[in-house]
Amino acid sequence: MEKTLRIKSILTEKPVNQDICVQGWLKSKRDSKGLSFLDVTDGSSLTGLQVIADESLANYHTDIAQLSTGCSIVARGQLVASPAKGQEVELHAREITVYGWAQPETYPLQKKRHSFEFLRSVAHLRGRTNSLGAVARIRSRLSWAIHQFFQQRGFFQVHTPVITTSDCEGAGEMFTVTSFDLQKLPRTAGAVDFSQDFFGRPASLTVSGQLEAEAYALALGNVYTFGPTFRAENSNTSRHLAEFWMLEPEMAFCDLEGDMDLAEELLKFLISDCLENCAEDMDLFARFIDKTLMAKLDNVLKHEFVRISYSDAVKELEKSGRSFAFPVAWGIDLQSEHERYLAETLFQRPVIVTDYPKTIKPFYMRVNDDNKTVAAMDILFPGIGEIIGGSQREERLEQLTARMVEAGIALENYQWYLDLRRFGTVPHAGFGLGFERIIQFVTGMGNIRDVIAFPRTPGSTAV
RNA sequence: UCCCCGGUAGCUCAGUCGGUAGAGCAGGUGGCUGUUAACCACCUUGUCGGCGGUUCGAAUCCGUCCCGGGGAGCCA
Repeated sequence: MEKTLRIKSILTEKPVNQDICVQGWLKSKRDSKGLSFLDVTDGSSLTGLQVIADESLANYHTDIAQLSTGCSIVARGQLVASPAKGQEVELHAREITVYGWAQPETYPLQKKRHSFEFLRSVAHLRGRTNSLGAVARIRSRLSWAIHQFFQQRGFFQVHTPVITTSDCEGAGEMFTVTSFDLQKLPRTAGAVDFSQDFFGRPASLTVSGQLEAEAYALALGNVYTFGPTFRAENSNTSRHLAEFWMLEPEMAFCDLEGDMDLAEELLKFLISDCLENCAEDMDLFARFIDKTLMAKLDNVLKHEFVRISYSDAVKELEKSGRSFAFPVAWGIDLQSEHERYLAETLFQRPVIVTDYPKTIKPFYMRVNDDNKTVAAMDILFPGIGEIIGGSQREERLEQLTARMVEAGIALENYQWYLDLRRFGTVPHAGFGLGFERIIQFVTGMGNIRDVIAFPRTPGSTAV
């Protein structure tokens, strides 16, 4: 196929008076006397390239005049400085070929703004819109930035398994993975006999790669895992997906302090990276999605995150004078309204809450010397709540075993995890970042279903 | 899963006290114009989310289910 220039590079490099070829989709067409203005996008940038097609083209009346939003074309011609306002350069077409038509009566995307709710019903086409296209580009950039951040710091990426047979990873309901014929389940004494299933035991989609990442942190030092994660929770909110992407770094020879430092550095890096490298797309969000976006991002970049212990946070909430719908008391987990008060009202910047009561946190978090709290940290962002949850891990075999017994976990399934403490255990720490949540924060998009291409939520799979 | 709100033309929505529906945009036709979400004129479009009920009569009232939105819980 003929080599074409991407519109993004045409708009930045402006190779005026050169013959070029572009391929893309029509965003709109405006007709004038004897010529048509085609607004062409190829997905490389928000701004499209204006292509001028005049009636001297052989197929002007047969093809060009019939073009409408969504049609795909290839255009060859000369790039020239534009005589009109609105664009610096434009392509004077010498030849235009139509790849594919898009009947305007049936093509769902119109030359106007659509609601995100509607666009969700055409998830396979919505990437062609300005806003969802911008989301997709920013998502890709953030993914790349994550790898860059960790690779620059000597972290190794570990591909942790998607299928797991750990029957409890301590994070919510799981999706079962089976090769059984569900109409004919083998049973012994009424119960399903998983010994006959594919893996010889119950298997699920992973709810976290953390435990496996720990194994490799205790081999390679610093690692991260970044991939799809599954939760079968019946969560119906703008912040939850059944399938989402999670980033989980894990560091050997690291305590909670180092964990928090890395998390803060990462979040600031990701925001800066987008502002620097996705300026055009970011401007779209700042203008049309959230007018306060730039101020919010600036606020995060400019300030040190507040670090406050759970115990002190509870004291702050108690003396706030606020009447919360849910009670505030030491030992009870913070509710959304409490987290929001801390991040949005009291401190008005990201807040890291540390050292939660051990009774409300998972077994793998390291018990502090007070024997009441664990070395945990949650990072709360204004507007979106918890964006990161992490901890120093319990590296002491005896304490870990005790906590697992307390939590009612079947030790026989976790011998490998306990081995990590039996053989050359070291202090280590890590955290989990919900990838879609950082995209939401960076773009200002209100619903998590609009920052992933094909969202999976209870009762709904797009495409 | 719980609470609240909503579902009317392809899209975004209006529809009063129960009397079989309307606007803007899109689309079509014509006109005009180096146009910028182009403009002007005319025209088309409906299982009023599904099912059941009340009523002479239901978009409107009641029940139920489905879907969407906001909030909560769970969490990332």
